[in-house]
Amino acid sequence: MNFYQDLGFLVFGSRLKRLSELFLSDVNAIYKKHNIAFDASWFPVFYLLSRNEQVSIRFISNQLGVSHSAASQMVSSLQEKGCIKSVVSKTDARHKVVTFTAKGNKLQQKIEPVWTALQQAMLQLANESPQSKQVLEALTAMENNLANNSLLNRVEKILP
Amino acid sequence: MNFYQDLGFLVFGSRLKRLSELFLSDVNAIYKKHNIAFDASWFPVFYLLSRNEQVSIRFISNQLGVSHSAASQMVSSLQEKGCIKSVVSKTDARHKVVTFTAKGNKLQQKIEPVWTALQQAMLQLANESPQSKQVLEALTAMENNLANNSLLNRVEKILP
DNA sequence: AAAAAATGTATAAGTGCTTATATAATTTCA
DNA sequence: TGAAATTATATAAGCACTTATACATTTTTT
Repeated sequence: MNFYQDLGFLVFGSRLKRLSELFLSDVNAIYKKHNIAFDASWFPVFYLLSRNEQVSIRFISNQLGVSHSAASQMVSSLQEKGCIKSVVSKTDARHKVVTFTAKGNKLQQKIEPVWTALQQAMLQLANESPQSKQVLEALTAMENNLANNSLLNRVEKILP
Repeated sequence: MNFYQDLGFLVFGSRLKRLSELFLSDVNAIYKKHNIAFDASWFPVFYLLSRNEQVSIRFISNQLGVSHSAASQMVSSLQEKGCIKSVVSKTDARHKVVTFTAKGNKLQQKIEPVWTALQQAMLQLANESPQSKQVLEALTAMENNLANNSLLNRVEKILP
């Protein structure tokens, strides 16, 4: 008996979480195998800095939809590792201007091809069986349906 | 710009995690609204005990696919709350026999209809748009494809 | 029957997020 | 212009996991 497969939608959340953790650990294994000192959790900040010369902590938290605290902690940790540097903005001292260090920039360039390969591998994975081809669309639809009408709301209408 | 929707498969893992957290918090909101002192994280143990008179910690960890430590901590926490009790097995002193207390049993009966409603609401949610109808099947397919050939393996074949 | 291996459990330390709280800088507006 | 509100940040404490370690009990092996 497989607890998660048998219980269907009752454990949908847990199942998503488990799958996400599997992906995360696989991605980390890839970095390790290629001797790249990089962690999957650094991706969002690295990606943002690869597309924007400089970012603020607030910008990070807004873009990623995480708390300011989480963004702050990400930056602290990446700074300790020497990948990024941050200085107080000259025009607004509340802001911190976060940029890559030389080390961070180099690491980013080293990682870019892995991202490309990862993208391809994911596409291959999804296209491998007809049921999974539309997985991204299915997820988006779930997200949107949920945004339109929360689970809480739906249950309220069903429950006596 | 939506970081997660735009980046597609590159942030698939994070997206799954976020969705799972959304479900979890919605489910907890439901319990709260109905004044039921229950937390979504208790579900697995409660479910197992609703279908089995008694369980061991090892059984829990096996069924749920979590570490023994996690199962042990779940039991400790539920025991502190007075929902379950555990005694050392008479036939094998290594085992702990975990059962509902009267309080736990009562709580379980109170929750059962919420589970049914939740199941219905999820079905409704999934059936609301054609893209999400097969979301469970898509997820299962992803899980299986991944089990057959890990992401690590796939990336290795792509990367130079 | 004793030694070695396997099994079941508890707990400490670590991770990465959260919320709550505190502090500093800026903007608004009476 | 000065007080109040807003914005940006840092940090403490909490949560639910994980891995690593330790210990007790049972089973297997010789």
